[in-house]
Amino acid sequence: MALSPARVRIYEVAQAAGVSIATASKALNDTGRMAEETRQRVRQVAAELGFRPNAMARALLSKRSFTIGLLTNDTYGRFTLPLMAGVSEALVDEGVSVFLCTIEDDPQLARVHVDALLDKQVDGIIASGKRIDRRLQVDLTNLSIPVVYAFTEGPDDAVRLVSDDAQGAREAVQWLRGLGRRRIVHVTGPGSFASVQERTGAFREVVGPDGQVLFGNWSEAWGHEAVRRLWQASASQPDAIFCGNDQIARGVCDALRERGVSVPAEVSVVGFDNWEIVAAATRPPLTTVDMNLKQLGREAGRLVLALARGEAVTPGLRKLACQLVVRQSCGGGVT
Amino acid sequence: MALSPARVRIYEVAQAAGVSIATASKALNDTGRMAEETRQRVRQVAAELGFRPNAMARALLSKRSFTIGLLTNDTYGRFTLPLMAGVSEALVDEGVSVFLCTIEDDPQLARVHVDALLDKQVDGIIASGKRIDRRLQVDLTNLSIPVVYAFTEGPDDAVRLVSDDAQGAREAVQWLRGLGRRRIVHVTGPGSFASVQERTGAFREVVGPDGQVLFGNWSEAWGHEAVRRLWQASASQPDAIFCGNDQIARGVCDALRERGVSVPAEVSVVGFDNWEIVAAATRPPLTTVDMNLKQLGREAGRLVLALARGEAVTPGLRKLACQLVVRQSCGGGVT
DNA sequence: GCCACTTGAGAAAACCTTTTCTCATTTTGG
DNA sequence: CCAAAATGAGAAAAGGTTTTCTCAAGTGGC
Repeated sequence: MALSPARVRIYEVAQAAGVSIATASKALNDTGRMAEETRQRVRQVAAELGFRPNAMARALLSKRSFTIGLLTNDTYGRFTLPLMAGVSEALVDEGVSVFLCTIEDDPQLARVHVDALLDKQVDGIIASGKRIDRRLQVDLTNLSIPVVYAFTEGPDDAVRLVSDDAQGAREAVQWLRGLGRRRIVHVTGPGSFASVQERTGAFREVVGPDGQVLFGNWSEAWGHEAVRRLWQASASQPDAIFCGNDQIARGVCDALRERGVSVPAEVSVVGFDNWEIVAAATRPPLTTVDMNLKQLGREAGRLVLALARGEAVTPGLRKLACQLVVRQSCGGGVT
Repeated sequence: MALSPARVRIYEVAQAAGVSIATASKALNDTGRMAEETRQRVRQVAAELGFRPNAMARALLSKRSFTIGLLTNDTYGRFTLPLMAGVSEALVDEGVSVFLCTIEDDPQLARVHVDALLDKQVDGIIASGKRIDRRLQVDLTNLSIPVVYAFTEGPDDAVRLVSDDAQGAREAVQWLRGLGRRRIVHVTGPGSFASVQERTGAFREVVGPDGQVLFGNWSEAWGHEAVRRLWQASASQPDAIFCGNDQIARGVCDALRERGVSVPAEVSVVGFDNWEIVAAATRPPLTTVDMNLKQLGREAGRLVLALARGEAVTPGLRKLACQLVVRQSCGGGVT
């Protein structure tokens, strides 16, 4: 019903309820002392008038703006959006809104954005990115407001949140072994990525130290190429391929189909990321590891809020479990 | 260099510069009257002290928060993120930050978000979405702050921004004709989408009123299916396929390759959206129509800012041109 | 030498809310 | 019945900035 006229201030509420501003404020915030009847009456009146406290005035006084910043260099939003959804979900009930700042890899721009956030007195910052082992191109230490690093590298003594790549990889490979696959190959991205190392480590942990790993880049094309190499080699061909991401997995599936190799009958394929748009469109739809980014976001939101409130949070790295999403590229699964 | 200690207020700047608070404020905002020397001195001092005005105090007074809200129901961010990048780019220089609110299609949640934005005194709202002909599930009329609708439906008398689907489609089809293609078919999404109607209209405008159009859904699978139907029919096969989006186009390319039909030698394929992740990974990489969403975002940012400043903006629908991005799925192009 | 005008700068109000005192009244305990 | 404590509510300050007045000093014209 609220039309566009001037907002009602607490002054009007106080007047209408026949109390002072101070009493009105206390009634609405559930603080101070007063007769229960008074408190209810003020609330009643406030509700009728559609009173909404001015966030600026409140922030000015309380030093809390009910606002946080989410910083990311993930232009495409592949990782950031699910994260953001989680953050938002965790905070909306507390009345906290989120500034999203995409800073690409431009330190200048990053500075500008961070300064703008500080000017606006955000209660905290969540730093995020597209790569778990790289830092944002901006210094967030000594900021006077809490910072949580989610899905990006940060200082050792900071609160950091990442997905548990090793655990995810382990689940995937164990799933393949559970299906009876024994000649499992791992086709993944550049060895320079920490997540590649983690996943590779977990892979070898399950299949044995000389499990075959092919490093390349993150593209579908590399998936094709890897299959070409594997099937060209004289050695026995794999019966399962664990891929470093869904794009590689898609390339692998396409390449296998083109060779007349049946997925999943002859070869099982597992991806990583559960990027719906890729995983679901692959033929057959990919069984893949989901990093639970939304959950990660929720957690990051929760933590930054706790810090903003002054609660103690033990610093250090927190790893959140991944989850295998079973579709059809492995066989098995739902019967 | 700024450590975490208490922020420097304008009071300190005034003291250090040996002037009053009022003078300091005027010097920094380039208003009021004073000796040029004084103005410079104050600025110098402010810079040295690293003074940054408290945005809350400023907002409280000026009724402007240098903050806007971006509302979207595009969970995946396919359209919203490029838009957001543009908005942000247009506004960051003005010191304006953007609250991103993803509201799925839940009216309740939408209300909560909008209320939160209003509480925070955003200077304006940009409404966006994943579909140009659907409204967000929340009423944004009578808001007392300006609203710009970008890539979503809005009231007739509102400021609205969309991509020019017809023009984009025309460019694509004319490009195909320029390459000598004469048997062009249009494979697109559900006829219930306004953009489908627009693009179909433009297609027929160029190729003639009985140009063949196949309606389906937006998936790769539908691209496959469409090719099956086309090549199964006894009539002469097309020498070009204009697709309603990149996913369909990818399905089409894959299906053609599987049939041994060469793209682009025998058949040219054009997509729509320029969704890098799909368009670039297709074999061959897709020539496709880019909706210039970033540009659209820049424009939306510019407009909402102008409105917030109280400048007059003529309401109504603005269509922004699309642009054909030439890759390899048509032949022609860069030689 | 006087008046009108310009220039430079400061005092104080305003923005809206929260919070700390303070104070009057009522209740309790002895 | 009196002192002490508890209760209910308001006055006023605080938060950091912008803006509108106001005022004193300087300038120029006649």
